[in-house]
Amino acid sequence: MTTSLRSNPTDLPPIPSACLPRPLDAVAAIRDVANDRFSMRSAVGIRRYEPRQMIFEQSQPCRHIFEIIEGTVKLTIALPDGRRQILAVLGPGDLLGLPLGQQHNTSAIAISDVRVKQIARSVFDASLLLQSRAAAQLQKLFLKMQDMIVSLGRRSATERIASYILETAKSGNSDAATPNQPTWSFTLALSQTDLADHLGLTLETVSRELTKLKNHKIIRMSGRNHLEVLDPSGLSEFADNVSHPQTAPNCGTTNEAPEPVFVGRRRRAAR
Amino acid sequence: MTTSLRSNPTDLPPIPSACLPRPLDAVAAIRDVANDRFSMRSAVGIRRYEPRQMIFEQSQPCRHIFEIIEGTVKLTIALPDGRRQILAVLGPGDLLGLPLGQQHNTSAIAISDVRVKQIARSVFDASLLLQSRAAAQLQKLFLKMQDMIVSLGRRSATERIASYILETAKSGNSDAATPNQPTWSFTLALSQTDLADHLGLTLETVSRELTKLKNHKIIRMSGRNHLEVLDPSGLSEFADNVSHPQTAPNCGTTNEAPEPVFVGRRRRAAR
DNA sequence: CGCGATTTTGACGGTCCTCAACTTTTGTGG
DNA sequence: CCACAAAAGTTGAGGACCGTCAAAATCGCG
Repeated sequence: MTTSLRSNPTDLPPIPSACLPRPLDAVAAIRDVANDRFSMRSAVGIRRYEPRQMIFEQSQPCRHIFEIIEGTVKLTIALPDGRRQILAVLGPGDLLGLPLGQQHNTSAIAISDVRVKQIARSVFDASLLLQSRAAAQLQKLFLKMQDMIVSLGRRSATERIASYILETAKSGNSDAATPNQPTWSFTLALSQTDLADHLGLTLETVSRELTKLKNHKIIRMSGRNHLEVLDPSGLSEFADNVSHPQTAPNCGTTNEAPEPVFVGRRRRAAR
Repeated sequence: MTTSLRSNPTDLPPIPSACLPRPLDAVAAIRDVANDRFSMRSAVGIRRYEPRQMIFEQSQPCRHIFEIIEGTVKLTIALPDGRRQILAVLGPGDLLGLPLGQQHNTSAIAISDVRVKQIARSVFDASLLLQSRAAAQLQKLFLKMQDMIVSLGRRSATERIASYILETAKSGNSDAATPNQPTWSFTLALSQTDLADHLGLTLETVSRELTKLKNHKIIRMSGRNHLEVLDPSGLSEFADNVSHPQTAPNCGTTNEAPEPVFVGRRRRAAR
């Protein structure tokens, strides 16, 4: 969903640098833009993390911002009793630890070997360029989280698994999707345990759902987490009704609805 | 859903909108700031909606931005088969219809009688002031959506209902929380049906959970949707482990974790 | 090869959904 | 103001889905 992958994050729609609750000072902003290249070189360091290492932790003050250079990172929130939810999975180019409040509102944990650029908060605060990228990232995540809410709130385990695979396959992580052989092949970033924490399921359910897809000859798995989609159309049947904004039916055919329109009652879900 | 007929779409000044992402232009921005007050007066109109009326619809092009002056609006996403999810409930001062993509990614529907200020997209795009407010709103929603994801993914029906009531009561909507009489009293913005769509439940489950709380003398309800919290501490026991960032335990006690720290395994949820 | 981490599989049960009928509240028109 | 209809909420019975517990199997890595 929201598949339009823009290579350059800065060309996303306007929501501007005012990503931070700070007084708007356009003149200072211009100066900062000029300094950006310099500042970014000065107060920046590279850090490495191994799988399972924590980059920052929920409710710590956020003193640094990170840019992922290489590897994959998960953002998680943990409830006191140990239940966990993975909010997002980020990769190269993504920014980590955006200062939305005083403290980090999630933990960030390395999934693979990770290299990040560590940027001091002060540098970030002074850089319009970085803040613009942060705003873009925020938007991207925002849209993903919207879809996630719908999934978690309204879709079955089967649908969640299937559409996760579908999206992962489509989002360019797939190795080779040759036109005449429509089988995607890629490596899952998440273990099944993490997948469960991402999709709001248990690891047992994830395993069973994957097995089901294997038995239906929809997917094939080899190695630890290599996955091959044998039957994309079958897969989207399991994923069922994903509403892609771009693919949505009546794009731009109707008006802004200046006229008040009554909305029908909710039909009940039919699983 | 998309069936609604519109009588006369003529009374609305159709504003050709530059719906395209623009590069950040600080100089133009300064000029725009100067013009803000003027522009906001020129291309702005007031609109009214009754309960259940749609303000804009999922996958329509977003040509206007709205500011709620009075009333309550829900943002919803509907799956093709009729399942619905309410993503957010907005009130006075909130902005509606932020252009995150080319099209609206949710529908906006009036819950109560609503008055909104309608702002042309072109005006919005030219106004740094508005965009700054939009960014702030985006952040607020972002944090709420994070909590929502955790709730939907990892918490039981009881917990969701209880913490919804708790948060609504705390968030100032409560009429009178006198210090010596710690009973909150307020009016639910959402019907039970909407509550279900917000919390990822069915209306029957919502009803049963509320009844349960009534039987436990935790809450009392009168009228259609007037709610009184009789036993706040009992309520938070049902809500269980809500981790409020502000109330979180180790605030700033630990470091940014430049030192790699291994994360323990997930403990299984204990309901 | 052996050990820990991860996944698989089975049995069982609880939570919550489904279906359905009924009750209460709200709104409308005579 | 009452009657009636529509909307909203309540309650019960039953069962599906998915979580829980437990144990075996497999993978990966030294």
